[in-house]
Amino acid sequence: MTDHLPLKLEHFLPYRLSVLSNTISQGIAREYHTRFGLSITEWRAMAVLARFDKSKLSARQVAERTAMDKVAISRAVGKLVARSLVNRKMHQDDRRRSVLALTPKGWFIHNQVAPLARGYEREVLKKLNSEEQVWLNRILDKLSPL
Amino acid sequence: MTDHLPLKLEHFLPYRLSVLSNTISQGIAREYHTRFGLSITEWRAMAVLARFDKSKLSARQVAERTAMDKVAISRAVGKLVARSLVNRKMHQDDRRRSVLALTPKGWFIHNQVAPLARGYEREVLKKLNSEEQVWLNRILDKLSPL
DNA sequence: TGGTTATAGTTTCAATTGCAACTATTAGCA
DNA sequence: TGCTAATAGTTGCAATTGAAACTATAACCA
Repeated sequence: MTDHLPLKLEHFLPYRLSVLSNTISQGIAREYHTRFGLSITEWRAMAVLARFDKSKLSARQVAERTAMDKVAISRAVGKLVARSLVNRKMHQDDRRRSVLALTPKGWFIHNQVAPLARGYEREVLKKLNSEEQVWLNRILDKLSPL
Repeated sequence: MTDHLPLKLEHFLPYRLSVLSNTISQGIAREYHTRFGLSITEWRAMAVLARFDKSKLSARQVAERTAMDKVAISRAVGKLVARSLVNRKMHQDDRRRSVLALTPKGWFIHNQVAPLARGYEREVLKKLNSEEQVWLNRILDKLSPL
């Protein structure tokens, strides 16, 4: 076994993914943080509330859809409610659940951040030709259910 | 422009990369954290010191090689020194610089963590056939200099 | 030289996060 | 029913992180 030999971090998949992912996420996040005062968690919560607007999601559902834990979502939603970007009601049939939705003010901000995020994604994908983009999606599909 | 339409997070590249990368990194990190009490930063510093053993790196060089900031490295190295996993001397010609190297005890732990990390990477790559693995590397090469 | 600027690394303090404990409510079932 | 277990969400506290300020040393240059 030569398994104990030093790793070459720059060829080590988990490290490369981590650096790439952080670079991209922080690049977008810095922009919407300075312009709109949103954290990553807050923006993700807004994004799923926008997408599933009709379904009136609960905090737990937001947590599932954003792959974040419920404490993070609780705090993020708390701030969004305090800023009147999200409206929180109690579920009629299950008084434990919350019923969340973007306010008009929340939609207004969402509609500015969404293109910004899309634009950044486009910038990244520009570095790949269309064949590579297809492979990347296929690879992410295969790796994602880890 | 329809750019303001809600994002589908599950198809949004930065989000997918972030979830995948966190899943992988935390999977490995939990293992070496419970077994050896190392944080991700600490392990990365050790990995770099192992790889460039001969060069006697400074903290700044470790920071560059691990893509972490100098404050994080300063703290990580501080803990590693406290645990006698890393030896820290002052550079002879430039007394600002530190000269870092793994101790035998540090090597002993490194030699256990390295195979663990490699094994985890193998597990991940097992989900891809060799053609996909080649494409993944090519894609990461093209995206990495962001 | 000497005076300014730059660099290496640490420290400080506030903000963020992560985990466990907690409250309130509902579900399951004998 | 009434008791126990499960679920939704919040809170508290300790640990981690991030940004700026700070110390010490070296480099630059008039």
